[in-house]
Amino acid sequence: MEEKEISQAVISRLPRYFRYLGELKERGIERISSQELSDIMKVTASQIRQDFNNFGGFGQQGYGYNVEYLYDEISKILGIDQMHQLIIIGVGNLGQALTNYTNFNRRGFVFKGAFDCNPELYGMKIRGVEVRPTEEIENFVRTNNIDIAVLTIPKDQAVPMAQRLVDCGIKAIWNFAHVDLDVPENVQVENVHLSDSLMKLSYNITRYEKKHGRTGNGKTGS
Amino acid sequence: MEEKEISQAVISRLPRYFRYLGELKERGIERISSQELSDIMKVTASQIRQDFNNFGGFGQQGYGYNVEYLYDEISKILGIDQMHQLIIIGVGNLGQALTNYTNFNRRGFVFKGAFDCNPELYGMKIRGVEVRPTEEIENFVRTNNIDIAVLTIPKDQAVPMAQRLVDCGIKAIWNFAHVDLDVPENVQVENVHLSDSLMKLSYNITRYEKKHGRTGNGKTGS
DNA sequence: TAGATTGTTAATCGATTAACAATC
DNA sequence: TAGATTGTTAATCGATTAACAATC
Repeated sequence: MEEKEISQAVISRLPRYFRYLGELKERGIERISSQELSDIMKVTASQIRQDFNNFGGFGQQGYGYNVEYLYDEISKILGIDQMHQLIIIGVGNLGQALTNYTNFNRRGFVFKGAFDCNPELYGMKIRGVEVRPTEEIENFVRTNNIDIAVLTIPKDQAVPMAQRLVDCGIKAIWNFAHVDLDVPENVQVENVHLSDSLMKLSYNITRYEKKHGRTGNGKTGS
Repeated sequence: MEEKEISQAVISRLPRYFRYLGELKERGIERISSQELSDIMKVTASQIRQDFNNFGGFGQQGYGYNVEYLYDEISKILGIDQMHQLIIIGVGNLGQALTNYTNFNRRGFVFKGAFDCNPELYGMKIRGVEVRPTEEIENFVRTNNIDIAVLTIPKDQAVPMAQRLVDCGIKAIWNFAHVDLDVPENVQVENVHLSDSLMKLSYNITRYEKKHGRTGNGKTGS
C-alpha cells in the first residue's frame, strides 16, 4: 500500500525507453546492457539503471536486460497493456487530425465518440465515429466507460467542459486547450500546449543568434 | 559575450508567465506582486522572482511588477516580438490542422509554404498557401528566408528530411515525427511527441487506480 | 518616513552521476 | 572460476525554496 512515489521526470523518460526498446525488438536484438543503451540514447547508463530500478530489477548481473521482457514490463508500467476508451470533444481541424491518427489505436487507445456544439457537424463520420452534440457527453461517458476525454475546444469553453467531465466521472483529460484546468486529484490531466512549445523554439532560435551573431539564413544583408 | 546560460526549466515556464500576464493585461490590471502572481499561478513567489531575475530586474521594490512592461519584456526574451517564417512539411491531417491554426499567426509565426510528396495534393490551397512538391523545399527555404520547418511526416521520412533542412540552412525544426532528430547545435529542435504524452497520461491513470483501488467509471462490476 | 516588495544570497531539497559490492 | 554488468549506496550537481538586506 505504501508505494513510493515515482517522480514525473522518470515517467517522462519511460515512453522514450519504450520507443527505443520497440525498435531494438523489431531489429531482432535480444539483450542489451545499460551501457549499450546509453550509447544509443545518449543518456547515462547510470540514469538508465536508476530509472528501471524504480520499478524493480528487470536486468541480470553479467547479462544486461532482455529487450522483449523489458519492453513488456515498461508497457505494463505505462498501462498501455490495457485498452483505453477515448472521446474527442471539439471536432475542428486538430480534433479531426487526432481522431484520424491511427497510431494511437495501435497502442490500445480507442476512439469511441466525437462531440461538437456545431449542429452542422452532427452525424458526420470520422473513421467510423459519428459526431454528436455535446449535450450527450455525460450519458455517453457513463454508458461507454470512457477513460479519457481529448479536449480540442477553445480555451473559454474548456474550463466549464472540464468541470462537466469531472462530474460525470472521467478518469483523465488530454488537454489541447490553451488554459490550465483545475480538477480534483482523481482526474489526471496532461497538457499539450502547442503554442508554448513553439515559443520555446522561438526562444532557442533567438538565444542562439544572440550568442553567435545573426548569421541567419542566406541573404540577411538585403 | 559571456551570457550565462539559462536552464531549460526556466525557459519552459516563460510561456506560462506570458499567458497569465496577457490575461491580466486584458483585464486591465496594471501591476502585480510576485505574491499575487504566486497565488494565481500556483508556483512559489520565490521561483517567480528567481525566474525573472535570470533576465535582469523587471520589478521595483515596494511596488511589484508592471504587467504590461513585464509582458513585453517576456515577449522579447521569447523572441516573439520578431516575425518567424514557417513551412509545413507533410500535409496530412495534422499538418493541415497546424496550418489552419490561426493563433500562431497572431504571435508572429507566419506560414509561408506547405510541402508534400503526394502529387495529388500539389496546387491545393490551405489558407492561401499552396502545396508544393518536396523537391522544391531547398530552394524555397533559401529564397523566402524560412526560419522554422514543421515536420509532420512519418518517422522514417523525418530523419533524411531533417538532414536536407539542415543542409539548406534552416534555423529550427518543430518535430511532430515520433523519432529523435540528430542535428548540429546551430539548428534548434523542439519535439512534440503526442504518443509520449498520451502514454504519460496512461501511466498516471494506472498509478492512481493502483493506489486507490479500481473505482473506475461507473459499472466496473458488469 | 514607514511599509511593501523586490533582488539576491544562503539553505534545502531532489535529481543525476559516480562508484563499487553483489551476483549472474 | 573470471568477466561482465547489474542493483544500490554515496557523492555531486542543479534547481527550488527560504530568508533578509536593499530600496522604492
